[in-house]
Amino acid sequence: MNIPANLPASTAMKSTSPKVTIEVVARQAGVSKGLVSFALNNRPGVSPETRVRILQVAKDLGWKPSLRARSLSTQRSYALGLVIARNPDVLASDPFFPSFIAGVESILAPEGRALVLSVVPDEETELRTYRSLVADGRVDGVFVTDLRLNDARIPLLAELGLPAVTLGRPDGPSPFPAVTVDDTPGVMASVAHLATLGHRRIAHVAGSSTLLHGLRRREAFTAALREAGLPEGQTVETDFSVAAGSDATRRLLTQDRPPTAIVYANDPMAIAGLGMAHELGVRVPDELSITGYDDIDFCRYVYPPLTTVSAAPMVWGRSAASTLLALMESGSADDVDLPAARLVVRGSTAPPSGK
Amino acid sequence: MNIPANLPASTAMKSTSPKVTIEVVARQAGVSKGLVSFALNNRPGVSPETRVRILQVAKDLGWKPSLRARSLSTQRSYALGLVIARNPDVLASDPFFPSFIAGVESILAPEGRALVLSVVPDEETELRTYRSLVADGRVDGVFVTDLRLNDARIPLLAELGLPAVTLGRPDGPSPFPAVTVDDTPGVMASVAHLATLGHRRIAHVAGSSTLLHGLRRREAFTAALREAGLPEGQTVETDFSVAAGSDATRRLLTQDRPPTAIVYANDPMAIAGLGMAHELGVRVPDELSITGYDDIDFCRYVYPPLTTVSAAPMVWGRSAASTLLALMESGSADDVDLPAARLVVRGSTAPPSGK
DNA sequence: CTGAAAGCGCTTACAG
DNA sequence: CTGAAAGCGCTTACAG
Repeated sequence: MNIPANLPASTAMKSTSPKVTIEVVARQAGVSKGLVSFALNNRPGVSPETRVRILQVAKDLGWKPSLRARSLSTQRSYALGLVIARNPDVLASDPFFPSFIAGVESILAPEGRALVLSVVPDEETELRTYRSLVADGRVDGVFVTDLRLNDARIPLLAELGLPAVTLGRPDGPSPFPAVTVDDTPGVMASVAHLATLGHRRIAHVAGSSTLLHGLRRREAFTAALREAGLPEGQTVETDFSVAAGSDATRRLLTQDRPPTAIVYANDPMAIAGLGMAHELGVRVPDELSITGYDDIDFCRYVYPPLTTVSAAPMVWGRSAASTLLALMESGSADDVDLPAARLVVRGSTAPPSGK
Repeated sequence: MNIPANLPASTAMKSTSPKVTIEVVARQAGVSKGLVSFALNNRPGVSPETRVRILQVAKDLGWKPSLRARSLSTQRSYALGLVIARNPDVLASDPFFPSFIAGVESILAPEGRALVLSVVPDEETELRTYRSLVADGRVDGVFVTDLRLNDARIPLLAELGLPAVTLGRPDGPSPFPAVTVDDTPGVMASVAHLATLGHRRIAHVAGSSTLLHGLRRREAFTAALREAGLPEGQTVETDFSVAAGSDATRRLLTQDRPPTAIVYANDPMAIAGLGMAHELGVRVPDELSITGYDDIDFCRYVYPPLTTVSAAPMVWGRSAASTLLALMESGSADDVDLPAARLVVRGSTAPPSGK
């Protein structure tokens, strides 16, 4: 089907509104365009009476600001950017971003800011995307998620002079504010919980160690074992995908002395691990305890329901958005430390069986 | 941490580039601004030699078009919009959008188009969002997903004169091209598969019937039973959430004569159903067969792996984006019918047990 | 407190 | 084929 060159309705709409600009507001109010602009933007230098009159005229005429014209004048886009570089599989099975974005939007929308989203296949494209976002003036600032070791985006964004906020603290120096949810306590709590139940052979299915949060969860795991006085545990590194989580679980469970508990770096892998345990005839939690990370919706509804660490991506999104707006407004913003994610104990963990 | 007023790097960058506009290109090439614009946009009316010279000068000077200036002149934004109105839980557990968006981006990026994303809590906000997207000139066209019965967006967008493409065919008249993946064959195939296995008491955990795809899957289910010569099956309506899928399953399985197979309207609910079956001690597939819809990544890795219907959201995204671009380019675009989703048989379906 | 003007960086008739 | 000018709709010094 086609769009008729002129839909009756839209034509009607358009002809009723011969574009009311500040020019016509000015004429109608008997002042200059400049004054109208001052009045509309609440800037000083307009007498109260004049201001009121101008505002009234603008309202009567149904004046709407032209974002495009304003953008050209102010050299700003009034939009923020999010570039996601994840392999589609991992992205699809991880509910982090939908929730994070919902949080971001809840702050941006009331401020009249839009979110420009890019999903790119690799890091090279990612950097290129930031460059073109800036070159085109598409955004005034960006969210930096999935922080990597020695992340190339930090210096790039600094060089481009683009305001940014990072999710978590980068490993190197950064001129940008960081909004952080500490991974460590949740992982520590998971291990402590398992240790308390009596587990001594605890393994970790880690995420990618090029990702800072993957790395930190892994370090927290190691530290927690030490703290609990347990022997070093096995760690299998993955790319955070469910496929990799499944494979890693198989490897761990088909050894001579398999672990009695596995700490997964995210929920999708834990759920895949649960499936693999079932497939191998290993009963959870009787013969194997499992913990996840994130507390995605599924956790409550798989069987047994998953013990996991509850992050709050929506809150994170809100906080990151507020911080970025503040940074752009005032030129500076403080780091924010959000409450650490906390352990939620459900049915997938129990004392180890006899042996 | 703050952004220093002038980062050394960014300052350096900026001072080296005193903004090369078509004005300076024109001066350098010894022609008028207008001619430069014509040459740059490959419009006729420029002699070959002049064109080449202008292009060369532009290149030497490192001229980059100003999207903002162009937008103001052409009254276009060179961006497309996607407004998602879903409750956060459902959004988060359904990998449709990440994949769909990845497909969309793969088409938009090379065309220099950006995607503006809005996630809104309800339908009222949704309509308001479309209005303000248009009022602000943020987008030149939009994707309409999650089509509803008698969808208010169709007339609104027509009235606003905003080009759009719908995912699936609306139930009423629409001036917009539709890119469709037919739900029916996949659901029919699921039921046929179960009937062939010998099931006679098949139930359906349907999605919301205010959503067209929820409704159509449900109708397909009913039609398929009839076609297979089976008695009418039970249908439980849900909101597509995992929580609702879990509840519905409990209701179905705790009856006197529970169904021996359940067809779910999406995978997340099917996975929740699998969990509930386990919880109730109902073995899958021995005592209960289960099918899903979408073929999300998890399906392969739960136990038993889920028989489901494989859609291709990424392809859908690509096709929708191409169609929308074509529509905006030429003023019209044909409907597209993508290959219907097909059944993927895995371990969650088997012949019904004795009784 | 107010006005007249230039500027943001393009595109597009209109003349020649 | 080419030039000079107006226009897109704002903002922002600069004078008064």
